[in-house]
This record gives sequence, structure tokens and C-alpha cells, in this order.
Amino acid sequence: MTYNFNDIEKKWQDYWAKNETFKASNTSDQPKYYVLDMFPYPSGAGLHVGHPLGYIASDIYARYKRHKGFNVLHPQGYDSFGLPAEQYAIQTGQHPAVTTEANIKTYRRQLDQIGFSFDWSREVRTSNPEYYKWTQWIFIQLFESWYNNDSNKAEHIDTLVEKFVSKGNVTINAACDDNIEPFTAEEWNNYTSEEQQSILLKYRLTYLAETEVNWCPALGTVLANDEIVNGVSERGGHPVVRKKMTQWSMRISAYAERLLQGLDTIDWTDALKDIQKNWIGKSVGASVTFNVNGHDDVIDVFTTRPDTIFGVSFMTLAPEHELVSKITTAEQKEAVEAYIEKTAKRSERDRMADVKTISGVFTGAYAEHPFSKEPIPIWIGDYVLASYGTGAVMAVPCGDQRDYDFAKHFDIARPNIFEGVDISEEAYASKDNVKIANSDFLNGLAYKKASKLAIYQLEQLGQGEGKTNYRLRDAVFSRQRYWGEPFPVYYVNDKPQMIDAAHLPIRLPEVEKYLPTEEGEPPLGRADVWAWCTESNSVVSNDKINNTTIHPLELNTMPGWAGSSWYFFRYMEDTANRDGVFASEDALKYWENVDLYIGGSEHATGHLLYSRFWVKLLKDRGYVNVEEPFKKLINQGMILGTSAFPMVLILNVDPKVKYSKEFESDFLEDLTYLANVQSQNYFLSKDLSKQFHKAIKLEQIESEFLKGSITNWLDNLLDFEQFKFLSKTDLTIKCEPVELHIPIDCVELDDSINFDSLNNSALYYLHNKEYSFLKNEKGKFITERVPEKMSKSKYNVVNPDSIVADYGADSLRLYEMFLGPLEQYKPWNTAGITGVHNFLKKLWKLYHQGDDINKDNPDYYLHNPSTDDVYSAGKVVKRGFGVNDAEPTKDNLKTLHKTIKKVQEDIENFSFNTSVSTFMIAVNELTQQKCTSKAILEPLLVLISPYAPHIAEELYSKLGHTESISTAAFPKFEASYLVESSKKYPISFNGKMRFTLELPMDMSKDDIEKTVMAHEKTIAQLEGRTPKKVIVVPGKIVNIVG
RNA sequence: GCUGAAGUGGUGGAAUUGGUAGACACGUUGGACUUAAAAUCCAAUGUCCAUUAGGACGUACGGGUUCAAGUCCCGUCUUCAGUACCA
Repeated sequence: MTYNFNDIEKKWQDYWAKNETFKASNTSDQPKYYVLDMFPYPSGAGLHVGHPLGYIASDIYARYKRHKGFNVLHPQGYDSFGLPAEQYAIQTGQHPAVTTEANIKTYRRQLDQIGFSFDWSREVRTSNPEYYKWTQWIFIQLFESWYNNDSNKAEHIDTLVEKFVSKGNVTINAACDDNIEPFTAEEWNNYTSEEQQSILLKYRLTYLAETEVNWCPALGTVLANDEIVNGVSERGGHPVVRKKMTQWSMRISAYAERLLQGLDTIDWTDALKDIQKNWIGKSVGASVTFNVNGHDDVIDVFTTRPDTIFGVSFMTLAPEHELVSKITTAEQKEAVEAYIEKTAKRSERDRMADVKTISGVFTGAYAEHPFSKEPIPIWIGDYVLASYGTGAVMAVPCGDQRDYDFAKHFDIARPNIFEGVDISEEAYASKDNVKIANSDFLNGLAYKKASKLAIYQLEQLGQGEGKTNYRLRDAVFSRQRYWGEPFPVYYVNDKPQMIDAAHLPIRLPEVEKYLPTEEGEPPLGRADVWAWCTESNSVVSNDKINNTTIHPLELNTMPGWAGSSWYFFRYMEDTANRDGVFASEDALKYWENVDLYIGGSEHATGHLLYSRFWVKLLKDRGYVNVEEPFKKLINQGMILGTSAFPMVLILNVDPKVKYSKEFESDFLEDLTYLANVQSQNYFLSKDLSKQFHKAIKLEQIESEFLKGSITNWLDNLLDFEQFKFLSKTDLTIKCEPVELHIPIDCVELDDSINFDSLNNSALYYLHNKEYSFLKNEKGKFITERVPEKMSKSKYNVVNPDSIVADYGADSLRLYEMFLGPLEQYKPWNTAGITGVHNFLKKLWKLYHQGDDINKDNPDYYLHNPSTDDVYSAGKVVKRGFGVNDAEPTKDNLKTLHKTIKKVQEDIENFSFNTSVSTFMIAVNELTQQKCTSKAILEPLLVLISPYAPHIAEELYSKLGHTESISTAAFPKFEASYLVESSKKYPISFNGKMRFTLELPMDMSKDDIEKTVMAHEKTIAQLEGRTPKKVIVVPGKIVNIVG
């Protein structure tokens, strides 16, 4: 009976859908387990084989947990707001909602055919108003919160107002803007409502402020720091410039310490934790205040090395520092202004790319050293960043390489304050193994004590204190785009007002075009019905705006990460009960947080940080019970495509010829270049090119066939005017792959080109030129396969649809796991899938040994014998489903139980690739053993079912079960079946294994040694030498030294 | 530059605490079956030397610890990822 995977898979996918097999319940006696994938953005291109990798892994885990008796929540949904749909809308005029809906349909079809055990009844879409209603609601909670550093949590803004009313703001320890003026309770109570609102905005966890943002002109929007890669936009690679704009920001910096501390409580990889740690960038040190000579102004700096305070020989301010214009002397004014202008022109990218150039200007002003009272020259330099710390540094050349280089370049003093350290060549930046010298009261102390004492003395002077700084910046939250969540915000006299939660959602308005307006306003500026009426509490037409009851609405939308920062809570609630809550208290209490989260590491500083931030806020405000969203996180690696390249001839003029003829060297280079350009048209099948990986001459070619073809090519080539005086024998020939992407659809499994499909391909570059493909003796042209990122532009995208059609979903699932460790990057090569596909056929066969054996065993479970034809060994034989009640043999049991052990360990270690090998070994062994015993073959199916659920269901039902296999108990491992009575000992000589010897397990150490030493092979090995030492490790190894 | 991960056959990759390196597959070669192809089955397959028996070498490179190192330690190189003057 043949393995009809297409029929079987369709059958069970329908069964699961119809019976809601994977619907999770919010009430259960079983322990809960929540397995989540990072939900996809439904792009127009659909899925390629790389996308399901993480979904397959999480699905295996979810299915395994069900077998283990857990109530599993394994949902899926769509991150359906985003830039590509909007860019497409701009180009085609189609509403993003329409294209998004179409894309989701494709995604759903593709996901369904892979057989995931998702509970689709709980699906979420971030662009659905019923969903983004709650994103807007959370935004309001952020607006109505402030961060109390004393209680170390966010509180409702009312508690802050209460404090202001009774005590003013001087005793408040809050995360807030830097430019806060102190006021008393009395002053607060006398402020106008508008003044109060302005002040509160500086404390809210989301606030409107003029900030320097990353503006991307090409996309017409601002970008967050994590959306910029190497100075260009992550999407599209467009340049980014700095620009001041009024924007909503998220005060994530308030949570810096908790975000850092929380990492210790979660099970993520160290790599990922390190990325977040670096991004948060905590540094502990001190803030020091320097008086400026001749001015009332002071300069605050942050330093991590207060112990080196006596090593300061100058100060550097960022060119943008506010004091620069104030303190610059008349003589230096011109130079300073010129420098500021020059640095302002340099883009952020230039500044980044060019780290080595030292530049700066003296301001002419001096600061006063807090202890020695010596004058310290104040410089400006663009190595100091305005956005970090206070935008000013105290420069200590002996302890910091940048300060050292700067001082050396401008010939500033470099005093040495380290005992016995040579700083003539470079700074000594280490904090360890050094004592402070030439530093008054700090002399002889090491870093820790000196720092502490320096801070204490600074505090006595009122010129400093201990301080901790974080690199983490507040996150810009406004986007000048259409396809995102609208803010629930309207403006009264330019002051933002929240719309009452009762009136949410505020739906995205219709616009004619998705581009910014002519005035440079965001696309929502084009909406005609986009004003808020405070009487009817509804969105009304713009022309009704009267600024008394009807006000303009916010024109920005929220960024992509808004909707994804809380979606994992939405899944917890049944769709039917989602109306009045983002998730009910009971649901949140039952499911808590995600037990296992699988997704790509590219979200390390975006989604994964912002979600943690929002969860902490929701917890502080009492809406959820957990501090962290994702208990355990695994990053799946990327599956790379394998591009197919032809081998191309590389021609060079033989060096000997170069010198024998009198060429000018330039001319010769041109000639070589030209020869290569011309030869790019000549392709060689890979198997023919082997001789040419080193440069050889024409006459050295071994095959006559090749020599003839290449001679022909060279004749054509040398026909050009420029080559007239060169002969074929002056050239050397080499072969290399050339980056000419042969579309992967036109490449067969043996890497040969299918010229029929290639000629029908729409690729212009393959038709434009006169290419010559030299095929091998079999008439095939073999390409070189090179791993590269899968992308449309590289023509190397493999679609799972075709894989499922040709080999089935179970094969796809197994193969994706078989490729290698989950976390690793690995190339996809469709040819390899035959290995796992054959395995499934063998598995099928193992359960269909019916007819042959049926003759002597009457107890067979035969199903549909009429269709059980199989063609085997040249004959058509009847093969029925053949599993019986035969007593399992010792070998059967051993195979089964070592498989149980290994597979269980593998799944728990997320080592799915090794499980697949284990299954192969088990099936090979059981086939060898001709096992037909139900006691073995039934538990085996449960082991395999998380990986290949369709075939497992089918065979399980054939065993007579009417229920799905999905909740069958995972087989229990019995160690007793694996106990061996003897061991095949490897016998080593000086650590090298020479032969093996089977000995009883219970043989004593002495007896083993005696037996081994008496063995003829040992005697032969020793050739009469007496061994110095014999190492016997019972149950492991014997090693004879000497 | 700094931080992190990784380097094993022609390819993807195994080797759990130091104990038989290359499991399991792909590919390749040869064979069986077939009119033929496909499918299936069998055998060989790290490199080198040797007719065989067998031997030498082998986990990026150079050292070290150990009876024994892919695994532990020191140094070097390469690749990938993150970060980029963070005071």
C-alpha cells in the first residue's frame, strides 16, 4: 500500500479543523503551557521555506507538551500594520486593508497546509479596530502614569498631582524630563490649568516633546533607533538625518534598571541578554560640577572614573553644548563657529564612519578644578556626543585613550596619576591592578576606594555625587504614516487631551492618497473627517472645528511595535469574551505569561525590549500579574537559500608572455580586463571546470572535448581588434563561479539547469546576451550552489507550496528540523529532502508488512486490503496493514526505549535535528527486526507524532483508534530494557583505538586487565614491549601505555 | 575597536559529564531488479601509503595539561552576529 501523503495530510487537517482538536480551554485540571511564535507580518510575497522553521519547532514542542498532559495554548495571528502594505498602497492606490486581507489569506492557506496545531479561534490582527482599541487604551494608561523612583513603580498621575498640591515638586523622586523647575505647593495651586498640563507632560510615561529625531526623507517618517541599521533605514536602506520635531515619546528610560535586572529572572540565551544589556548600557560613576572661570555658569560632567579626578588636564564639550557660545572668548569665536558649522554639516553616518580623525577647537575659556582650583582649558570636539550624559566630559588623558589621543594631537598636558605605570605610548584604561598617585588625598588608593572617597569629597564641596547613567534613550512613538494605530488624542490649544476610554476605538479615517500633504503633514492630514467632538464624543468632519467643542485630532500614527508589545495577552482570552476587556482577569491569572517564545534575534532591541517595558507598566498599574512577558526564549536561525551560479572562464595573460613582449603595463591591464569581460559569456558546467581551479594554459587541458570547445571560444574572443597580436597560447585559463543568479525554479535536484524553463523565464538578462553554456557528456549543465540569504532579487526563494505538493507537509517538517540545530544559520537544499521522505516511506512500510507474514499469523489487523498494492522487488505483492499482538522481543523493546529516552531528551533540549536521526535509526532497526508488535509500534507513533503528525494520525487510526493521537500519553521510558550484560570494549594503545573486545559488564577491573593482556592482538600490538601502565575504566575503555 | 557565537569528510551535520571522531542523511561510484526509465534494494565512500595483512595522518593554526583532547587551558587566524567615539 502506497503512502499517499497528499490525501492523508488533507484528511487530518480537515479533521483537526472540524473537531477543533487544538482549541485551548481556559479552565482545565491540567497544568497550563503557553507556546508562542513571533507573529508574522503578512507580506505580499507569502511564505518561503525559511519562515516556518520556528513555527515547526514550537509546534513540535506544543504537541509534545499535550502528550505530556499539559493544557497547551498555541495561538497564531498577524502583525498586520506596517510599512510595506502602505508603500504598496502609495504605488497602486489600493487600500492597505485590502492588500493586507489578501496577504493574510495566502499566509493562512500556506500555514494550514503545514499542519500546525494552532488554536486559530484566538487569532489576533493588530490592524483590527477591536484589537487596536486596546492598543489605544494602553497608550492612555501610559499617558496617565508617572514613574515613582521611591516606590520603584509606575503610578497613576493623580498620585503625583496630590503630591504637587500638598508639597510641590521638590521632594518628588520621579523619572522625568531634565529641565524641571522646582515649585512649591502654593505655586502649583496658582498655576493655570494649561501650565499644570505642561508640567505634568514632563512626568508622564508617554509625553509630547520636541526631540531630535531620526528623519527618513525617503519614507517620509521618523524612525526609532532600533529601526536604523548602519545609519540607514532598516526597511529600504534609505538615508536618515537628524531633525527636531514634536513627537510622542515613551519614557522607557524610567524602566532601565528594571529592564536590566529582569534579565536575570528569564531563561533567554546569553547572547540575547548581552544585546539588551549593551543597549541599556548601564554605567556607574559620578557627576562632577566644574565652575567656569569668569562666569556664573557651571559644567556638569558624568564620569565613570571619579578616582582619576586629579588627572584632568582639559574638558571637552559637544559642539552642540548650550554653553559653548556663552563661554567662548572673542579671540576663539571665529574658530569655534567655523568648527560648529563644519560638524553640523557632517551627517551622523560620516561621523560614525570616521572615528579616527581627531578634531576640536579651544574655546578660550577655563574651568576650575574642584580640588586643586587649577584652571582647566575647555575645548569642544565632536568625539563628545550631545545625546549622552551631559554632553561634556572631564578629560583624563592618562586613563582614557580618546582623551589621550586628543591631548597628544593638540599638545595638551598628559599628567600621569598612576603609580608605576608607563603612559608614554598609550593611556592605561584598566581599573585593575593600579594605585592612584599625584592625587592629594587619593594617593595610594585603588579604583574602588579612591572613587568612593573622591565622591565623598565632591559631595562635601557640593560639586558632585554618585550617579548611574544609562545609554537607553526614550523611544520616539510617533510615525508620519497612514497604516498604523491612530492616537486617541485631540488638541485643545495645542495641549494633548486623551479621549475617554469608553469611546475607543478611534478608527483610522479614510484618505484619498497615502502620501504626506503638500504642507508636509502626515497622511492623516488628508482626512476630511478627522476632528473630535467633545459633546457627541465622536469623530466629525474637519470643517466643524471650532476649538471650543470640536478639536483637531492627532495626525501621527503609532509605530509597528505598538501592537506587538502586548498581543500575547490578547490570545489568553477567548474571542467570544473579548468585548469589554483586553483579556479577563481569570484568563490573565490562568495563563500568566508565555512559557516558550520562539522567533528571530533581529527583534532583540525592538519588540523584545518594548514588550518587556509595556508588561512592567501594566503590572505596576495592576492590570496584569507578571513582570516579564516571555519566560523562555529561543532564537531560530535563518534558513539561507542556495543560489545557482554558472562557472565562468577567467583569462589572464601569462606572466612569461608579459615580459617577453614589450607591452606597456597599463595596456596589459586593460587587455586583461577586456579579456575577462568578454569571457564572461562563456560558461562551463561545474563538473568540467575541476581542472581550472588553478590557472592553466590551453595545452594543459586533458580532455580533447574541452580543449576543442575552449579553442573555439578563444578564437572568437581573439577576433577582436585589441587582441590581434595575442595568440591563444599567451593566455592562462581559470574558472570561477560568477554571480549570475540562475532562477532556482530552473535548477533540477542534481544542480543542472533545465533549459526549457530557463528559456521560458522572464529574466531579461538571460535573453539579452549571447551566452554559451558548455554542457557535460550527459548533456547537462551543472551549476555551482552558493548559500545566500533567500530573497526575490536573488531568484533563490523556495516556496513551501511546491515542497508540500511534491513531498508532503510531514517531509517538510522533518526536513526543516533535520537541517541542523534550530538556532543555527543553515542553507536550504531541496535535494536533501529525499532522505526524510524515504524515511517516512520506510515508516509506512514498517506498519504494512501484512501479507507476507499474515500466512503464519492469523492475528493481523488488516484494513482496506483491496487497496494495499505495493510494487516491491519487481513484483506486485499484496501488503496489508500488518500490526499484531505479537510479544515484543528484547531487541524490539531495546530499540523502542532508547528511542523514547533520546527523543524526550532532545525535545526538552530543543535539539530537534538529532531526534529525526533517532527516528531513522529506530525504524531501520525495527525493520531489520521485522517487528510487527503493536506494543512497540503504537508508542513509536506517539514519539513521532509531534514531528510528523499526519502520518502518525493515519497509522494510529489504522490501529483502531477513533480519537486523535494528539493527546495520547507520551510513552514512559523504562531503563531496565537498556541494561546490557556485556560491553564491547575499545582497546587503545597510547590513546589510539586498535581493536574492540566484548567482555561481560560485571567483570572486575583486574579480570578485564588480565583478559586484555592475554589477548593475541594485544601481544601483537606490544611486539614484546612491557606496558608501563594499563588504564581500565569499567564499562568504558581500556588504554595500554608503553 | 569592543561584546557574543562559531570553525569537524565533497555537502547538511552527529559525538550528553574528557573515553571507539565522522552517527543519521545528501551526493558520488559500483551492483541487483527492469525492454527502458522511475521507484526499490545491496555494497563502497575522511585523506594518504600498501597487491593483501595492515599502517600513517586527521576536528581552522601553533603550543600545553592528561593514560586519553573535537571536548579543558594559553596564544594566533578566519567567518558570522550585535555595537560603534557611551566619558
